[in-house]
Amino acid sequence: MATQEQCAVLADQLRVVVAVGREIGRALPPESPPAMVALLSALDHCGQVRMSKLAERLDIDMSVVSRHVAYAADRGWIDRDPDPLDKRSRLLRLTADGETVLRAASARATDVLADHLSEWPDEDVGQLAALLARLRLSFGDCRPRAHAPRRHTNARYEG
Amino acid sequence: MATQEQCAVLADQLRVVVAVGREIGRALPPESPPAMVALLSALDHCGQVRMSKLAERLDIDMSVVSRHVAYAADRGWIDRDPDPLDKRSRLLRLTADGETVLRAASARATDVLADHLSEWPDEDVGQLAALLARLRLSFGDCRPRAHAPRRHTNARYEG
DNA sequence: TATTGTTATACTCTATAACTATA
DNA sequence: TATAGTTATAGAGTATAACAATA
Repeated sequence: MATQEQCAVLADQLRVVVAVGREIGRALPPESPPAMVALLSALDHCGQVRMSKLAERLDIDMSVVSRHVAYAADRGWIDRDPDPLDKRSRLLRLTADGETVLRAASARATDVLADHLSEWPDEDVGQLAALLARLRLSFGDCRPRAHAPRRHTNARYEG
Repeated sequence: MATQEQCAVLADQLRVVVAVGREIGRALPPESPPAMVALLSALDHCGQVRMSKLAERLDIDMSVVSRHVAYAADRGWIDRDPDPLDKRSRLLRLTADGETVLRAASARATDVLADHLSEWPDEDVGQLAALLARLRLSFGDCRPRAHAPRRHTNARYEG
């Protein structure tokens, strides 16, 4: 079992790695920023899903996903077919155009990563990917979360 | 050397792991949101630094760091002593109060992580932390970046 | 009544540009 | 002339709350 100390170190590393994510994000095409790529990628993995499922998978509030999906649908990257079993819901699916956009963005991200990881041995890259996948599963397992009462944040970085 | 395919998979995993970061961020105290904790943590590691160095380490524009630093300094979490060698600059340092705030926030983050990683063997947690540290180094090596001409993004998720 | 999804609004975080002061 | 830092403004991303339509 992981010690408290180890978890503290890991938390620290995770904080620092967001910078890597930002760096990769800067290389993405303007039309498909990080959040959009995450959306399309999730859809690519899911096949056909409803909003609520997608929001759960992305760990983002459905209201946010709703807006992003609308943006993508407007551009023909996502199809929204009516759900025959529930008229409130629509089934989302990545279109061919959406796949093209996703692939282009993924290529950019991959390039940045490959650029910086040129010295890494194969097995280390594979191991990191595997561990991250497991990390994600460890967090995904407990979802859907009990939707605990959310706090109101109030930090304002202003003069 | 890492293959293109491996990098693509890793890029995918990194995208997904930001959700874990968000989840951890939600557990932080309102007074010290994720960006603030990252700032204090960086300062804790650096000792005494100037703004430009801190911004470089966080991989965030100095204008942003400036505002966050002002927020923290207003609350007594950071000292800003004049740099005797350069009157334009000030040397930043975490105060005792800042350390307290950082520790409280870190404890929350650690708890969330420990909660989800209870089943993980020691060595895997350590290995993940080590690989993330190395990933960060692989990206940090190339900084300070040549400050390439930044594009203007233009995606607007609006109706 | 409860749930799915949308919209309005506000807050966090980041970047660009214009500026001040010093080097 | 160049660099360190600040401030003003705007753009991305997310959350809360109020709402519509359906279950």
